[in-house]
Amino acid sequence: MQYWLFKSEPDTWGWHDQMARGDAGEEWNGVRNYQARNNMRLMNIGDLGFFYHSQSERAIVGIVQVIATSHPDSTTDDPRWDCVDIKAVKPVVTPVTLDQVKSHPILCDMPLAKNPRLSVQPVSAEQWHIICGMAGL
DNA sequence: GCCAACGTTGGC
DNA sequence: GCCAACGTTGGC
Repeated sequence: MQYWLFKSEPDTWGWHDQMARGDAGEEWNGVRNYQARNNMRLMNIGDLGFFYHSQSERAIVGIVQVIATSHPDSTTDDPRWDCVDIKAVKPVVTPVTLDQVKSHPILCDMPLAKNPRLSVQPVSAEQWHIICGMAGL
């Protein structure tokens, strides 16, 4: 079991869009960055991830689960780009903000704080449990 | 809305 | 293979 973080612009594809797909889930497509793609290639079915809203919100707002491993991205013919499918599991009780992550002694080492442009990131088990606690889960 | 940081692209 | 130019992203 590994943990991840998926970053999205809420105006383009937000948590509410993700939840609306239900258990059918949705492709996490459109990623055009090798590091993010490589992270997706490492995912297994059942892995859990945080759903993060960038831009004006800057907070972790939900939990998602990987339901299909890496496969070609249907939004491009370019064979370089793969993606996984994810489904919404549940929303957080209390969003965990970027400010909280940055000011926390352990969470401040997350890529989210250091490299906010990486759209798919790994999360350690320790970080996962800390954030779940802060999120009221 | 601006600006800095970063990643990708393309020319050499 | 290197490096400059460019486009995109995201925080503020």
